[in-house]
Amino acid sequence: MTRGDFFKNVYRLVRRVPSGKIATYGQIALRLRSGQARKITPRMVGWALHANRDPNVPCHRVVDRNGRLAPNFAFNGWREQKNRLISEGVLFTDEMHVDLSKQLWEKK
DNA sequence: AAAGTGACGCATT
DNA sequence: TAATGCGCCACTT
Repeated sequence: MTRGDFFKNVYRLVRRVPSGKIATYGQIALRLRSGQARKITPRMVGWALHANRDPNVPCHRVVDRNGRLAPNFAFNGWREQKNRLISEGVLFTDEMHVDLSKQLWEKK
């Protein structure tokens, strides 16, 4: 139940975030919590994504609850993350913050 | 086996 | 408004 399953679930969910949309760690955590006995915390989601290296998982579309980008995104830092988002048409309200109000991913 | 760590989030100070 | 504290739980050492 633990081990790879947790990561796998996170990845599967993140893979469903469409280009141009943004999801938050808390959002992912809440979704995974359904049906799970254990409380999935946003912290672990971030952790899982940090560990991820699979290019199929659009981890750059996941930010914290304020829309702030991850300070240590992979090798190139948050700059890389920002570049990817911009190329997908994501709007920023600040150097390090995306506009969550209109681009937040909502899957019912 | 125990303690430390972490792409967070919320309450409190 | 900013800073600090604490819970959360899987993983590493």
